[in-house]
Amino acid sequence: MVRLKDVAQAAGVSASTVSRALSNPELISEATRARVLAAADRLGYRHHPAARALVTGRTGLLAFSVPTLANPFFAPIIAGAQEAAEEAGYELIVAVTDSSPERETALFDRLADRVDGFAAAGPRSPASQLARFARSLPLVTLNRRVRGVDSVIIDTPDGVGRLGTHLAGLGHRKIAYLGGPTGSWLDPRRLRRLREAVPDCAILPLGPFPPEFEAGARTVETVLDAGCTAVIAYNSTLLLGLLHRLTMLGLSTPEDLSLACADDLSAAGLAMPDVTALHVPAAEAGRRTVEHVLSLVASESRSAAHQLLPVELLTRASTGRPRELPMSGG
Amino acid sequence: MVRLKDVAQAAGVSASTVSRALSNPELISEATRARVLAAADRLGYRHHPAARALVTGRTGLLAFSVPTLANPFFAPIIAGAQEAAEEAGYELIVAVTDSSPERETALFDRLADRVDGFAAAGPRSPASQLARFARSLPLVTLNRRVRGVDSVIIDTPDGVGRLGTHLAGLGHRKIAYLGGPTGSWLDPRRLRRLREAVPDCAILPLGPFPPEFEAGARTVETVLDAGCTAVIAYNSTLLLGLLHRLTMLGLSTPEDLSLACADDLSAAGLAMPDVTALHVPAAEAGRRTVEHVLSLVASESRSAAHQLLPVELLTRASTGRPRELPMSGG
DNA sequence: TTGAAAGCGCTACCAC
DNA sequence: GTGGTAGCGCTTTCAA
Repeated sequence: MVRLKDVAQAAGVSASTVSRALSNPELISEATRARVLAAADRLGYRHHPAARALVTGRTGLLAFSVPTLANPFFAPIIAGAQEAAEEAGYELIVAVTDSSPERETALFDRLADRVDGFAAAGPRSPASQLARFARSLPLVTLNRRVRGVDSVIIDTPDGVGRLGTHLAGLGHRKIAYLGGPTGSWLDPRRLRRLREAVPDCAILPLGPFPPEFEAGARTVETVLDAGCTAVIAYNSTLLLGLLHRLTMLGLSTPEDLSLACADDLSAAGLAMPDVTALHVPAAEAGRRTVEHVLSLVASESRSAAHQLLPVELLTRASTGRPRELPMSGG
Repeated sequence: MVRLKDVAQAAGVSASTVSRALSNPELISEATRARVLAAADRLGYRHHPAARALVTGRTGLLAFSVPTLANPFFAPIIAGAQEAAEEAGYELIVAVTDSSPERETALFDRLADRVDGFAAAGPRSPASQLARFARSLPLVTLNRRVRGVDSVIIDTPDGVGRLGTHLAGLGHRKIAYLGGPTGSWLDPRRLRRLREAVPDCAILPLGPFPPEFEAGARTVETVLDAGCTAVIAYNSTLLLGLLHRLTMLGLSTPEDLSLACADDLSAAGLAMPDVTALHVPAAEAGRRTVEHVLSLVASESRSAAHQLLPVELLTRASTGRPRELPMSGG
């Protein structure tokens, strides 16, 4: 193993100088810096992370928790997060909580003195717990807002509202909303914004559902029997199941039922060009979350800042005018 | 922060004794051990990972690389891996390579002196590279076998062979195989085993395909035009697209086309009870891979051992007799 | 069975 | 701008 003192010897300077040349170049003359860098390069010197961590108190590690990886929604989030971490010279510890508050808490606990900061996507722990945790370590939540904790929110509630407006504009008056899994912080907010956006539409909230194909497939009859002419699904997997069952029944979209989805299918290789959906900036959200954590790490400030990321409405062929317009009041 | 010496003081012993009581209890008398543990517990003592790593050379960290997280196939693998790591007191750094050999190599490089061992699912790097890397650090590959590198293989080639036998037994004589992504090590092996299993069947290999819905959907016409009566798809996402398009065309399964899939749909919430598929022990594979890495870490031996995990054939309603039996030679 | 002391590789303070 | 030195928290000889 090549140590600092080996480089120092090779470059004819002291270990302190090498350390500075590598970590605080501005404190060093241009000439010696170049000489040191050349020597380090030649010997193949690498920092010893543990030694550095011991003295600086920084590990160079970040934790990122997600409720599950089975929902491919999180794939681009993690990819974006990893990219941002890498650019800053950090590594990412990805931890799956399985949507369990207990597991999440245990995780916080185990990782607290192993990492410099923590990002939590869709955390399920009680707000008080999260706030307490944020006091001990830089923490940023993604898609959940908690008093006293910095957050990044992808504004799907706004998007769902716009989906509602879009559908109402097409003439729909009864819309089903297929809710997400129990514990989702965003889900009730989406529903509320939907109702606010289309006060003259009847909204049929169904669920909670696990974001699974089968669950989507099973709702078709309910939705049709209730006289809904359009559906907004919590996520793409639900929608896919619904669409499949619909097709099996010989029905078609949008003639028999307009279909829209509150997240983007493309992340999972499930891109379907014809489905009206919200395009969610997932990779960007992962990136922002990590960058936000890093800014907390750097500044040691607890700013309680919140970021809201807009979503894009992709209007496509799966939504159209309902077959028979219900009578409109006069 | 509570340090070793704080506990020592509280327990009325030396720091060395505390260290031993915590890490090598067998070297310590029962009485003092109990006293030390009580004190440590009372003060809420936690190891300082960096300090420990500095002296022992062990970080308590493991790396697990995957080509992508967009394919939910990897979700249970990582869940299983994380579970095994946690049980052994390790944390897992999950790294996404995006199926890029360069990124993978860069990753190995960056992480080599940060972790105690490395697990690589479906690595894309050249064999020589992987072998070289295995010489410098405990490495286990999952679903790729490389000379000189320990591995865990989920035996989907065998499973695909059995799928072929199953289809041939139903009377199919022309079977399409929808291949996976470029660079997959398993894909050509599955195809080969399929051919070996049903030498009297014509096999139409299609692909390579990205494991995406659209790609599956686009193959339907090709498959039917070629006169195939059955399809085996590399993965569930492809199959889903194919099934959807088939249904859209008013065709049904298995009457018009028998459908089978080389991986399990359930991981992604895409479980479809009616599809003949291979049940893949993904979580088990993740767990085994990590356990294998840990055994290398512990023993410092390079045993070059290989594990083969069997898959289960789930015969269900999506496969049946072909509509018209082709004439059989006499 | 226990304690004292050295030192892992690095950074940061204090001199010069 | 550079070098010497102390010390981060822990494990691990070596002595007792």
